Amino acid sequence: MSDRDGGSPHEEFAEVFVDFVRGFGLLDAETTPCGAPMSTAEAHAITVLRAGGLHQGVLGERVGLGKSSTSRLVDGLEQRGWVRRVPDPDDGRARLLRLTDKGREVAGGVVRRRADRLSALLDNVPAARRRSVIEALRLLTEAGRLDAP
Amino acid sequence: MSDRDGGSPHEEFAEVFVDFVRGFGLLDAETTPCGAPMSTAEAHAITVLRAGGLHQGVLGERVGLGKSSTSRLVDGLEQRGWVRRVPDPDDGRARLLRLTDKGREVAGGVVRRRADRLSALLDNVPAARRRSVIEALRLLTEAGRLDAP
DNA sequence: GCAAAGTAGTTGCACCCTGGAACCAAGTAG
DNA sequence: CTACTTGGTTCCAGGGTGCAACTACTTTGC
Repeated sequence: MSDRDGGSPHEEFAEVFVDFVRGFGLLDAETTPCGAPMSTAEAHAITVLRAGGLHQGVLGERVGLGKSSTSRLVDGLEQRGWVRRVPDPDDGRARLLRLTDKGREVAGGVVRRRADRLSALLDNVPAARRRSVIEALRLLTEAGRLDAP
Repeated sequence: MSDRDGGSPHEEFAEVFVDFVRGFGLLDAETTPCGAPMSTAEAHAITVLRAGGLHQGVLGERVGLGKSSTSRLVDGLEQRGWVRRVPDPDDGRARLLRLTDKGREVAGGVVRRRADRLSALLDNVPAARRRSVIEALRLLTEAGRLDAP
């Protein structure tokens, strides 16, 4: 599965994919989380929390952290007044996480900045091609789901 | 530039883009650098070095590290026998970095694994759409270059 | 009921990676 | 020759992570 001939689409794809990821700075994404002073994990966390109250363990799973790291992550968010730990009425061990108003505002800012950046990116694609670019990304996302479900 | 109406292409693009990045695991890329035991920075470094001898500072720039971190990074690569620091004949201060045979082999493995994964991804895209997906990524890469050149 | 086993979360510890500052060696400008 | 710049290294501090041990609570089984 790994020896492919010269200009195969697969080789071309790998090349352009890597170019894209590097060019867009996805590898050093840590550098610009987006405006407010926070780590990528924190930014990821508050945007996940926008959806609604979650158990801490679930949040950790979504963000890709162990439970100790998640605990400390939430400590930080709580200290900044962005999130509250509410006791779960159904389970005395668990804590439900809820964004405060301020936290919701900060999370909104992160999402908005990201959308702005992506809008600017899309604006640089010729208008006639934009739908096809979106469709291609959708196909790729779908293809990724087939691979590791 | 940030208030867009309902189902605009920009909103759709942001959504599918984020889905793609998350789904493909680009954010937690640290987890699977690719086979051999190394950090993403190290993997990035040895693949960059495949091209040819570089000054340490240039490598750091490419990988996105400061000079102290780069120095330690190269220490590690050297200790594992993947790279040699050769004195630059034209500048007594500088060191040229050259991959050893073993290092070239390791770097090749990283590139090959990545290509394999991307091949698998592309294989999951309907054959008729593959060229258009590649073209779309090319357009996006180009669009990114226009933004931050 | 009640003890045993499992689960949610916290804390202590060690480790890795990073940047900034101080430093050394070598090139460059006057 | 002296001052300044530049490539790298080392020292130090800080952030982020996981693992293991621990607490508090819930669930299971007898």
